[in-house]
Amino acid sequence: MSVEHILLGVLSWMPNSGYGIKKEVEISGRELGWGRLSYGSIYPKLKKLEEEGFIRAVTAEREGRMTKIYELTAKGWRELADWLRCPPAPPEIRDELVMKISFWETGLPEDRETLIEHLELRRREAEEMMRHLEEWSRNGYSAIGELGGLAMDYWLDHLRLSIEWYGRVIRYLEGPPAPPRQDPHGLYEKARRRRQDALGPEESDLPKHPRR
Amino acid sequence: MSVEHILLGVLSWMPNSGYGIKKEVEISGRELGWGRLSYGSIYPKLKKLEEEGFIRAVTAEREGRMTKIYELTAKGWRELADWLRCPPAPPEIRDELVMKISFWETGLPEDRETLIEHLELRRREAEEMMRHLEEWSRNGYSAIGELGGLAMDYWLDHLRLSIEWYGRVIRYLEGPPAPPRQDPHGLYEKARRRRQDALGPEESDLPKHPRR
DNA sequence: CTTAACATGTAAGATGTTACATGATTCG
DNA sequence: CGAATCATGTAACATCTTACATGTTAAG
Repeated sequence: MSVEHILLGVLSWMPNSGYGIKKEVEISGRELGWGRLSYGSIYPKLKKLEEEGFIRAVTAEREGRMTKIYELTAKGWRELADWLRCPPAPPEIRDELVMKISFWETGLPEDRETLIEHLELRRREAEEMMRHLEEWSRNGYSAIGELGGLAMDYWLDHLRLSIEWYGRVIRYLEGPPAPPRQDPHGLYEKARRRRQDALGPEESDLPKHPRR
Repeated sequence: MSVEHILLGVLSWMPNSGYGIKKEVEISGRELGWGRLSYGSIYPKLKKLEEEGFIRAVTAEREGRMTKIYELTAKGWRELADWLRCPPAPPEIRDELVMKISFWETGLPEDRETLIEHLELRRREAEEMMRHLEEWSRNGYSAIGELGGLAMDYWLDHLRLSIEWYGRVIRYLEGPPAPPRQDPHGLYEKARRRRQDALGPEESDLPKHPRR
């Protein structure tokens, strides 16, 4: 319920254009802390915020280009402060890789190589992301004040932890193919049987080529 | 692009009802790894998946109650496997608290107490969440196999890190009110001035009572 | 001269949430 | 007997993404 507030917050750092806001919040194509912000949502929202008097457009010349720079009005600063005072919503994490890992042993137990590939790709992406972040925070931009720096640390620490965990899972997968299994409720065995009953013994054993 | 696949994955653990799927995936009202799953999206999707032949309803009696239990068909198992083989989308994290912290010094610099309250509330929630998770993983349910256990570790490690970080920020905020500031680009000073120009000197200094 | 980056926007469509509606059963 | 939990569903609404459309300027 508040892409609007993210926009007001970014504009509190400095007056900016729609294009500039996206650049400000994204690091290598991803947004930290706010899923994604696409132009398709930024521009209409900025228009709406202007109509409602939270921001004001100052069509300006920036390095030779015509740019529509927005800045906060008194009403906008007040709205931002009110929003900041409200208790924040709980965090939402959407991580397809971790979900796939949770489903792997019941859904595709015979194919460990593909999962290792997923993990290695993700690990490379995360390392790339960390490099960008470290460089960015050295520039001092967008991390305004000490709190901004602490927020940066938050993302860096979590990235570091994720990278470490990807390695841990890869090491597990590269180990012996059938380790002794803790299965107090027999769920894994039952799942394996249901799958075999549905697919037949041949298909449930033969890994196929990945698509996409 | 795949609440559907989450449903197929959870059904691969065991045949289940719409109600049961939600219970399975949520821990104290939050879903790990997949934002939220509301009944308003679960039931229509299950219906659609059944119409398309990925799952099959087995209306059954579970502890005296009439329950619509769904299970995967051969087509459903195949679709799950195909999805698992696809490279996963990058993770999305939506964390309003961390965003608010990034905006705090430009948006509401004079009010540190409210931010400390936000952080303490969040820390309590995270500790509560950790307790639930630890208990849950001791039961052995829903963490099928070693990989399920590793996924559990992933959430626990991240929760632990977050709790540690909340403490760090609280300690910083409880420290001296105006620490020496690194501001190589003068962004903080400029933001402060823009805010004061827009709001006037009185309003920009007086914290108000929190709403909600 | 052509590619990448800068820059703004719209419209259709997918997606998901909230609130509502309903009813059974269990437990204190 | 009332509250909580189990259980299923719908409809209106809010939200966001994707793809498209368009044009400029800088750099190689």
